Amino acid sequence: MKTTKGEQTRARILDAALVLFRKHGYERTTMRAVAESAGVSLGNAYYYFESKESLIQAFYGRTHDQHLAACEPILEREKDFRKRLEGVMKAKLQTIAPYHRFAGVLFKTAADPQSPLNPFSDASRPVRQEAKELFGRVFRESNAKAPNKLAEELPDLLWTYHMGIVLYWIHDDSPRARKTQRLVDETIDLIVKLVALSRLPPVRPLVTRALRLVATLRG
Amino acid sequence: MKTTKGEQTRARILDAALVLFRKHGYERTTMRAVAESAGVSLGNAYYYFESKESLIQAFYGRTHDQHLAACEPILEREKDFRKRLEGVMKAKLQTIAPYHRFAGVLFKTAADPQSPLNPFSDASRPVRQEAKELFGRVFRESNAKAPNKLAEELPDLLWTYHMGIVLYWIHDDSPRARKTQRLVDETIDLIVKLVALSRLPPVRPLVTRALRLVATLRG
DNA sequence: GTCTATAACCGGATAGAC
DNA sequence: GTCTATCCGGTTATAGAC
Repeated sequence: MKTTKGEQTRARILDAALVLFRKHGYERTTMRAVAESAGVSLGNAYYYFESKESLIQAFYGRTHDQHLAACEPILEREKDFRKRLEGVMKAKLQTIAPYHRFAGVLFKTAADPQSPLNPFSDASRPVRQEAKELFGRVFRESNAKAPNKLAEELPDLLWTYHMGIVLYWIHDDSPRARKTQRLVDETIDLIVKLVALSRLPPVRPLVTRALRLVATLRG
Repeated sequence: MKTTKGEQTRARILDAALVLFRKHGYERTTMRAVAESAGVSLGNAYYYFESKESLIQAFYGRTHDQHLAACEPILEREKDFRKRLEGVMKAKLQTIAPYHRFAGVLFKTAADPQSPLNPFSDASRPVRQEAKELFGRVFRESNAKAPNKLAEELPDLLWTYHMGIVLYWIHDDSPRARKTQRLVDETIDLIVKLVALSRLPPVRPLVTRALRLVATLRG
């Protein structure tokens, strides 16, 4: 058996927490209840998770891995840029769908610049880099072309775009997130057209200007 | 004297809170410290503000009023659309500048769809409506023109744009928010050009499509 | 009926023994 | 690694003062 006893206990606590979060919501779930449900003491729960929020970080890691796995077949087989991007975005929405009820609370902590859970923080770097690389592959291994400077920025740009979609989804209460689906359809169409246009000589100065702005903003 | 004793006490508590938030940040400021600094008991502070978060909502109201006041002279005198929008956006950034340190908390609560502090909530409706009306005036009383359908949507669109800028500003750690300034300059240029282009016959189908999407998303 | 105060409750987090 | 005991701060209950 590879997993140590500690790893098992840790997993038991996280499992208990996610069950309770889905059942009662984040705020109404106490750390005492998580500990009891996992069969450990309160202090012991804090030995494995330094705070209640850090349970959320573990949750992120889990859905991120699920998303990567769900994308793999699409990225293997499909070569059309639009379909690849569409596949990855739809997979994302499907992966997070079960958690929409309390997603607001989960992503709430992520929005605080001081918090290590915020997607731009140092603590989130590994997951963020992996996610950007995913979007890099969406374009790079497709049959689409773009000016070099733009191609270099696309992983970051698409990742940022995907964060915006998630932000909209959090506030979207339509059945089956239909409005978000619609937004994704329309914006992907826009992105594909913009990337195609970017190669035309009359458009390139605009692209250059936009990329310079992006570079400044990241600074 | 018009203000009742209660209103004065309320104002004193809010003043004390904002001073402490600026000095130590939101999390590290306790309600006990706010009460003491305002010279009232803890229970009394809760008589005027039902929760610590509701101090944030009061803060919104206050900066909103300051922003309106700061915009008035510009909207009176200036007729050029670009300069009006520029003036209103710069005034916004100046109004909120002193609070950058704890701004993260603002967006944190704002990102939670359940929270009454979220800018899309019912509780925020009055301020939101006033703010949209402000952006309505920026365009309506300027010398710029746009197709009717677009003109109708502009208050909402500009307000949403301004929320996006604030979101970027929250994460912007550059000195004097230089990066946000740059973003505002560039995006205002873009907006002004897009509005001007919107009247050209070849562009109008695109405008129609975009507006239909906006209507769906709000729907 | 408006305002103010004190005491207690609850849950996130920590200290330190084993 | 695991526990018990405790702290700390947001929040509430409630009693009384003006």
